[in-house]
Amino acid sequence: MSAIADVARIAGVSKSTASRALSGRGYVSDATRERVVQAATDIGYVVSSNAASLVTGQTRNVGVVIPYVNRWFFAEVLDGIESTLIGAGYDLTLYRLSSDAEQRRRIFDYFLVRKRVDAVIAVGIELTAHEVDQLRSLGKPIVGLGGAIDGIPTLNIDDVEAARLATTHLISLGHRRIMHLGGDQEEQMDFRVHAQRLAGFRLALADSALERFGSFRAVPFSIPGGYTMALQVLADPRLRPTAIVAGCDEIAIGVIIAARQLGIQVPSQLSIVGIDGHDLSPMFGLTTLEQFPARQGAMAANVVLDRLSGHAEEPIDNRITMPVAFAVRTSTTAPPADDSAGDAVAV
Amino acid sequence: MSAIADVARIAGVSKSTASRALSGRGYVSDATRERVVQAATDIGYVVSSNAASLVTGQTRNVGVVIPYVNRWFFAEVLDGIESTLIGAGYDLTLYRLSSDAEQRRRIFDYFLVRKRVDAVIAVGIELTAHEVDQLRSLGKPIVGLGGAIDGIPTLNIDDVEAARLATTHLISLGHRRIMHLGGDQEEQMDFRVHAQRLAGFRLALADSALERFGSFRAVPFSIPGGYTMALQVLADPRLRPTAIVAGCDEIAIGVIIAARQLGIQVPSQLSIVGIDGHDLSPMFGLTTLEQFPARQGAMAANVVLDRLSGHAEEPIDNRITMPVAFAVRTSTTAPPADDSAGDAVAV
DNA sequence: GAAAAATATGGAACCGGTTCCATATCGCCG
DNA sequence: CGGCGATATGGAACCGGTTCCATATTTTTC
Repeated sequence: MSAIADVARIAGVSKSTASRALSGRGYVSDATRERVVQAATDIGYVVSSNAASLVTGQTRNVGVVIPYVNRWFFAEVLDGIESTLIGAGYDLTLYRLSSDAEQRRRIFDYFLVRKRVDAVIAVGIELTAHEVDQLRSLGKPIVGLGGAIDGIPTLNIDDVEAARLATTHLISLGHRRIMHLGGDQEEQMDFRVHAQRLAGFRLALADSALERFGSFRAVPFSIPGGYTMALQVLADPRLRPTAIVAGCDEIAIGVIIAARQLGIQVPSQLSIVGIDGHDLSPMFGLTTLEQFPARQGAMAANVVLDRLSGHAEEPIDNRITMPVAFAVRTSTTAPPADDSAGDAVAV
Repeated sequence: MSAIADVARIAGVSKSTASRALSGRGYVSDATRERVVQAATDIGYVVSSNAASLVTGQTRNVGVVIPYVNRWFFAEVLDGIESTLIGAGYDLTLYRLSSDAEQRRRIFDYFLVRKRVDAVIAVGIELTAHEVDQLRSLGKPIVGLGGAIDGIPTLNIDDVEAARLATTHLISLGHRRIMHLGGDQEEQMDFRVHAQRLAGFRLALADSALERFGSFRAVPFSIPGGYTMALQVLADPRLRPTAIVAGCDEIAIGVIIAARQLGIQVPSQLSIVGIDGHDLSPMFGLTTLEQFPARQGAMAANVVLDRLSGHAEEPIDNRITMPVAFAVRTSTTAPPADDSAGDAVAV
């Protein structure tokens, strides 16, 4: 409807002056600017971002590709990204990438490249070299979150170390028969989170020469996943460990619920440690290694914004390791005195 | 870089013919189309959606305003919307609307109106008349989800009826001392979900002339919210009801966890019914009135797409009531035989 | 006080497509 | 076989801004 030409006419200036007055770049006298702004307000003028983007080549829009929006970690990350972007005047276009390869290709070829976004944040998605090249050749900053991607800056926690720390905590309390309920290797995300946490678990055991006391069960990365497996594992005295390292807090919470149901005291009869710092963890007194996904999202957004503002020159390949915090609550303590470190399934 | 002009040159045709060949509208001979498409593929041409939008006035982008992304209901809705839009070739731009009035105004004035979106889906947000007018005057379809907004199509479940049904279920099982743990009226969303569910609860009691046996406590709409309050309420024999109607499944789950902790048998000593159909509800055997937020999101997206394709003429003001389903599980049964319907705090 | 620099403004080109209009060719009908 | 409608294509205008360049005015500098 109303174009900048209308504003210019009403204010009695040229299009170019009106543009300068409204966008704030270039010389405009105060008096003129005032008249233009007034005219714009009067007729309810808003710039067409399409027209602006067409000539500037910038959309002030960041694409976020993410595998889930309805899982705690990803929802938190998304929240953090959104807040940061909106604060900087950027829009966020959401692409929930399913595992369908065809759909994934379409999103890349058809949506992302379409000059609709200035940059891309890939959350929990391992981009292929081709995908990275595609974006890079368009000069669009890319940042990965949740794991390493070759050739682009990525942020993530050290999952191996996290699991190692959690496990070491139990070992230092005196536990030996420790079980890891972690994610199924088959079902894991692009980034090898499940594998890495399992590796950290094994590493800790190896450090204390306790490999033969450790065991591992694969479960879905959810509360019901932990719950269901725990009902089986805890009910069987031969299988029952004195402590469990959960692959994530959801699993840990499921275990706690199952333990309570089975009448097993936590932590006196069973210690449980989680990884993540889920919202529900404090309520269950869960000792856990907290990461802060919302902050990670905000940080990823900030890295992207830095790149976009041209401040940071792209150092091709840098990894930022995000901090974690160990929250010791009431789900872990020393093992029962009568524990005799019986036979356990070897890892 | 490579514009349609390049494609045209390589294919040996004019810009206009190239445009017709690629966009599929207007006459182009098969042979020519083939050459153009080949040329486009060769040089990796993708249309500039900005340029296209500028002239067509369509962005193939839908804005979603939503108060949270990290809460179950909203995350599910978002998921449903996203799947549907991407399937139809539309982008989704996410605006997480905080309660900050200033930020909200900015998002409307600055982002949404900026000709960046073809339509808006407002989830759990009550748009003001001014906001509706703004969008409407731009000819952009708007659809609300989660409650009624004057003048635009909205989808939502009948929250009064949902709570009434849940409560009636308990009454028909023989319960009289029924407590409602619902959302705080002060803290509720724009749509009066909390108030409506409370109203439905009272309606059911009134239907059976049981008002004086009912009671109400306000809690945060979360698992810890239900848990914390339940610990207080259930511990006090004078307060303890024989059944609880939770304002949402999260609260109900919190109550179940608290009850187990206090050694109160569910359902034999305490029946609990929820509203929502949360992912975790089956695991807790929670009887609940299920709604299906992902489907609601998909439906909202479809309504918007219909409007955009021009099929459905805008009938100004229609409300679509979404279906719910009563999932009876193991958290509800008849009250203990010895219940003497003691004095309860009146509603 | 003249030259240089900074400020202010307008005109026109341009971003990369789509679409209207004009022109040309072709097939088919009476 | 003249004429009409369908098909095919090119030229040019246009969408709504931004920005380069030229010109004019003011301010600063020596």
